[in-house]
Amino acid sequence: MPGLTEVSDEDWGLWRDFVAMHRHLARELDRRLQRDAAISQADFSVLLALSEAPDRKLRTGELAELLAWEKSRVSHQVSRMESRGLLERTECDTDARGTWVGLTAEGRRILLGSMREHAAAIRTLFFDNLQQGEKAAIAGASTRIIEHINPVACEIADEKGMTGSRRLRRTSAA
Amino acid sequence: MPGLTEVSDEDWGLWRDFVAMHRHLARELDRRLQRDAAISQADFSVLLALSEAPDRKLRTGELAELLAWEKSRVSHQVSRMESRGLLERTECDTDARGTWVGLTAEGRRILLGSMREHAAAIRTLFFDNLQQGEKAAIAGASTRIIEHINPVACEIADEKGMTGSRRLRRTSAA
DNA sequence: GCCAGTTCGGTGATGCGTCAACTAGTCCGG
DNA sequence: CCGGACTAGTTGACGCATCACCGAACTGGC
Repeated sequence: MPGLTEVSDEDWGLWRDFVAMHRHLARELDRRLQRDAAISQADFSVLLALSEAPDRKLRTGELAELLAWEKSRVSHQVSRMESRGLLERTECDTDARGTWVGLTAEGRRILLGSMREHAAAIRTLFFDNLQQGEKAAIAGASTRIIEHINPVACEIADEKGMTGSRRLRRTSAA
Repeated sequence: MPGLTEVSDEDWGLWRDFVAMHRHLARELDRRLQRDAAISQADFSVLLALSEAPDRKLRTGELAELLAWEKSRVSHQVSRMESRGLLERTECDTDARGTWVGLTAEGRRILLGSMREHAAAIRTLFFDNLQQGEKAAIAGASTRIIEHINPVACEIADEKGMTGSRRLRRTSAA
């Protein structure tokens, strides 16, 4: 529990800029994805996760773990995407409670059609604006902050029986 | 329009970590604010902006400009907060189209009661996890990205007649 | 004065994200 | 086999955020 000191004025400015930066970035990415492929970032990440899965399908829970989303959010998201014909749910033989979520042909098509442009957008809007040291700095700060928050979040969540804490995936060469 | 090269795998990892970091951070801050003061970050930033205003009140448009929000979002947000008694709308004498948004006593009370804890939370969750160079790196990246996106966003917005481009507020010693 | 065009702000619909509560299936001890 | 504890996933309600659109009020040229 470090310093009791207040947050300085420059720090407030940094905080505001950081928040605004993320929002502008997310908004612009969403707009482009919407314009080019009529999907949202959330849609995209679901499609991508599924396309990388062993048999192009995942259990709801695996999807939640992979994306670090809550199961409820996954469920809502999958419902919306299913109704638009991007995904399909199939029941699970080995566990009757379970559900498989898989890509439809349309879902694959949309993903393939949007991947290049979306990657280019992330590069243009984000990576191309980072100078040498900044990539490493953001990487370090991100993992450190996530690692710090996760246990905290889990303490709170524990009161409700959420035991999961495997949130961070491989950070390769950290 | 720099490089056509693809985004590397480590870069994808960084992007995912960055997005996850922001989400964890925002969620945890929201949870604490909700627990301690029963308000959201959006509520907080409106209260703060108003408390810093000349007469503790702002026109809807000024509020939108200050927060870099869309006017519609401000309108919805103010409506919700008004119905909870945190804000009040008053009509504008000099322009009958206009509306002043001001703090109620309750709104001031809530803001004062939450400010210290919220600042402490931002410090604990964000600033305390930043190492020496990282603050400067994030500051630089943030302003650069915002400056890059804003003109882009405006090109698109221009098709709809949105002419505004004054989004960046004072970045003091930039 | 009058009318076209603009600006101010708000509304309704829709998608996103969380929480609390629920259903149905599984597991395990007796 | 029964019954309680746990787990997988869903649902409903609600707040957040954007978009498309609207109506009222201001403005400037005529």
